[in-house]
Amino acid sequence: MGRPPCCEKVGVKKGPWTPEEDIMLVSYVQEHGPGNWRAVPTKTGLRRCSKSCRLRWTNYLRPGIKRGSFTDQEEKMIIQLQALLGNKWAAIASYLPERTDNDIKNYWNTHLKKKMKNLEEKCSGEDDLFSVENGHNLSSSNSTSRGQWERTLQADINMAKKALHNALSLENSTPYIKQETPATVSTYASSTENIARLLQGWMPSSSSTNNSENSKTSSNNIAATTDSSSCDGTPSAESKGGMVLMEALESLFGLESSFERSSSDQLSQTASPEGSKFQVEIKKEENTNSQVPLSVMLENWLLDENTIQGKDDLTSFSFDETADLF
DNA sequence: AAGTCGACCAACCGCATGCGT
DNA sequence: GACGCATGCGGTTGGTCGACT
Repeated sequence: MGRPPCCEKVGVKKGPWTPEEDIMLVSYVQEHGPGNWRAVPTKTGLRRCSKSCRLRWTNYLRPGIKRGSFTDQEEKMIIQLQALLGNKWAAIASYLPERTDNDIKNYWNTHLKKKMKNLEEKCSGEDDLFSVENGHNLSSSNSTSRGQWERTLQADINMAKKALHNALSLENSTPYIKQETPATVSTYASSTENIARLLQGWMPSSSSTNNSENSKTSSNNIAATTDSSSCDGTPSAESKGGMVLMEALESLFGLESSFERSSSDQLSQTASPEGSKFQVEIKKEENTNSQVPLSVMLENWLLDENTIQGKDDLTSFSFDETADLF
């Protein structure tokens, strides 16, 4: 049957946003909170598609967005996370709360993809563990022979371990969030920064004024007030990140489908304070599955190795610490 | 100075997903 | 379960700008 377009094609403005439009959008969000984007064009008088409004907010206007060039740490994190998660830009962005998925995607496509390709060419012939060109290679395990499959799986596990370890320990050891990069912003970008700056400090009040349909996002706003990072009204980055990480791990260990998810309690404990649907599902399954699953063992194994290598405890870092970031 | 080219990035588009009825 | 609507996500496009000839 086909879905109707998200907005009327006629009379909808396209192209770059003007400062006036930004102000209209910002003042609306300031008053009503992010969400209910469908209503935004009519309520603000903006001749923009609701999608466009949401995108403009999440990618540009929301407070806590860092602009300018990526730091080495950020770059490394993106590379590692991309290797681990594939082109899940939103998930990757959840580990870099000051960057938008669009930013990361653009950065990957314009800088890192090339870089990795060069690296891959250099390393070609050795092994294909880091063939990240087309996303994670966790799906590479459809080899024909069992021995080959096992070797591939082992390689995947090693790569994932390495990527996970690097990504997390890197984040742990470098307070990237504090780092300031020389902002290379245009004059208009500066003006939008100013707009964003105007928003600093309004979230506490606005989050409490969110209507019930925005409850999902308002909880994030409340969490976000503990830090300047994510106030975007998108699902909790942390919980999403945790979920995605678990999905990645589960895809790695997907062979034990009967055990999957039940291992996630460790990670989900530190998910969004509101408790995600994910957590609920886990708890549900916990009640029906009391055995110690293989994935728990594997997870512990992953975590142990991080500890052994002289890094801080993964659990205490990666999610507890990020809880402060969001 | 003018034209060309490539890099960069904001924004768009279509599909996927979640949620309420 | 089917349906419709709202939102999220990833791929892609197109405009802008600087470097180069």
